[in-house]
Amino acid sequence: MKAKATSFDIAHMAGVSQSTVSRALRDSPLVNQETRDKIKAIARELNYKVDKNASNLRQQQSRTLALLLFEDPTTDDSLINPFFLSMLGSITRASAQAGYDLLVSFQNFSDDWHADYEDTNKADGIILLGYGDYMDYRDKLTKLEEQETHFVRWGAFDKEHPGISLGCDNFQGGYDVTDHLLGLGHRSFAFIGGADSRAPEFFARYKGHVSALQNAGITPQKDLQRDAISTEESGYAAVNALLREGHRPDAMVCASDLIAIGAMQAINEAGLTVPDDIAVTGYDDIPVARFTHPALTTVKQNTTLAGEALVENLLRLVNGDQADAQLMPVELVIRRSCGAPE
Amino acid sequence: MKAKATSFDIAHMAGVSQSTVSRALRDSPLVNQETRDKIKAIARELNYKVDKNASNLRQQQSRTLALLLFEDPTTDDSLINPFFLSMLGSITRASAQAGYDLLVSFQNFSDDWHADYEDTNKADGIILLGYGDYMDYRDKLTKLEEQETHFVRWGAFDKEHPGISLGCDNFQGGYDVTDHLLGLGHRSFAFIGGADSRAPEFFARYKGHVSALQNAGITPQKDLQRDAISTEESGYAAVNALLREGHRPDAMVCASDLIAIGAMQAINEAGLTVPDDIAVTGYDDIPVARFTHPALTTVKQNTTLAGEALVENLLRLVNGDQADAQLMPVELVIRRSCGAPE
DNA sequence: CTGAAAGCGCTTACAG
DNA sequence: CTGAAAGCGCTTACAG
Repeated sequence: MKAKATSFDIAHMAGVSQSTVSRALRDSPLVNQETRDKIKAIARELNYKVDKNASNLRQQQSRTLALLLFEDPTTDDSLINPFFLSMLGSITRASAQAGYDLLVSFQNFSDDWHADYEDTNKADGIILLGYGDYMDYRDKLTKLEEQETHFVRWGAFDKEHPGISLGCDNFQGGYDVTDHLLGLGHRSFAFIGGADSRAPEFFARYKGHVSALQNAGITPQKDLQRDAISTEESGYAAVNALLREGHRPDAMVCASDLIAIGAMQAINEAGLTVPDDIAVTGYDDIPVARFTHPALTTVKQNTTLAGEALVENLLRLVNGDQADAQLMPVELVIRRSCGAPE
Repeated sequence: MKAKATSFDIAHMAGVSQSTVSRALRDSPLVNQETRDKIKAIARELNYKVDKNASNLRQQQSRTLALLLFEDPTTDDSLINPFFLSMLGSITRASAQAGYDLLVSFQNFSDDWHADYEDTNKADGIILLGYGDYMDYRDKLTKLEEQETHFVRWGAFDKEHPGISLGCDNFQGGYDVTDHLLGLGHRSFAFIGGADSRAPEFFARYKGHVSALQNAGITPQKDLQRDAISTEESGYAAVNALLREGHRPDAMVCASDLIAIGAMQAINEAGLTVPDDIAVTGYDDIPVARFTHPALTTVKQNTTLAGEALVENLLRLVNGDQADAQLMPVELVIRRSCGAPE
């Protein structure tokens, strides 16, 4: 097992100083073209790579971002919301394009997440992601802010929240999907998903939903709003209970696609048909939404743009610039579960 | 913006040397209990955290693992297979429990992945994951091996492959699910999924499938095997073509759940019913498999155990110990899409 | 354009 | 049990 080459080895072989090697490898214009080429050739041959620990230590930065996913704890770690996994994909890509590595962690696996990344110089900044219980981690956000950690979070757009939030326009999404259902003639509605400040995103969707109903002169039925976290199980349980109590709304607006998938199963098991007996809509447009039966009408959040915006704003913070909360547009995706004609 | 505290600051405040601070913080038994407590209290108060770059540089290790996901490139980065995302979850957890951080990257975003992690001391070892085209990266594996990089890969169990592979018993899974369908009376079969060495896992499942048929005295119909990569789209397209050609097998064994979901949609659109007209089975048991309509019969790969095994074996390699390829058991999960009685 | 030297913040062998 | 010192492998101000 040969020892790893260092910049001194290269310097020795090239007959120059180690400083020159370092400069050449970083494409410093100070180095003679010829010298630079020679050094690079030797580096390639030796399979030399700059030691990141040394380089980062010297430069006092890590060129790494940390992504922390906090989700409602579930029994099974496989139940990570596909929406956030899409985000993970786009964030990974956006970081890579900016020349940053991405460290990933799940909140439920590490209680000390709020202090562990930037303070140890493992990451230059932190991205927070999740549909978790907002109240549970509000204190931690405040602490992050006190410590002057660089972070951005995906979530509800709200000036009161600590730190900088990026998110889609949840109110508008809830409004649009409800408005569409109204246009199809539906008149009585259930809303499946937590509608309080513990889940600010769901709450905003709910408010949009209610607003659309009121604009149409319909009074929201409070007993048809049922809490659910973003899992199939939770949606299934909530709708199952609703149906067993004898409720038969025309349509169910679900706060996420996973909830909607669980809802459709409960409706099917009750011997009812989607959308003929009850229309169902979701939220997020996860990949499987196109392939449910019937295909799910939903509100698309553009994860590619979202990931880019998160990384871009975080890097702005890291570089000492100003970053602002940002509200991104949503897009209604009409498929069959809402009862729209083919 | 206060400068970050260093071990010298702590030493100064505690009235001891910096060496002693370092020892105390690492719980060295050499340090007096009282001194240690005092130092730790000060560290907590200053919100001091050991600088990882410095510590790693000195110790010549990173306490970080890298996870590389290589997937068949798709137009949309949201289409990461949920199965691998479950793996990501369990690998993250297993690394955290072992005291390692996890760096995540997607192959399609970085062509140089094969050399970039361990050589730069950013990671002590690498985990490779994906249903990608095996031939595409075989050379890279060989290169990794030459460079004496520590790595393990999830995939087909095969002595010929470079490096150490961990994987589930794909042959047995293909066998079991086919055997189950035979027991339900199905006699003519399609197999949807690549059946050649570019996709060794799918190929092994196919071989198990064929073996079960032969044991039952049934000759596999080669024209009913259709290639597909692990996406809903690909499964949909393959089955669509099959049905348009007029084929009506009793059952379709799909090489992954995503393929099966696409297959069921194609079957539905052709005016046929699952499982009455055509039974369908998947592979992986992704979370949504329980919530398709009908619920999907599939072969479960235990991602929790898999993630733990990957991390455990990789760390063994990192520590200079022996690690062995490993074949893990699978479990048949019977739901409704196979036509089993309730 | 190039080199000698300092220093990033730790860990640990060495000496006491 | 504690301290002074070397050194991990780089980057970069300084001098030429």
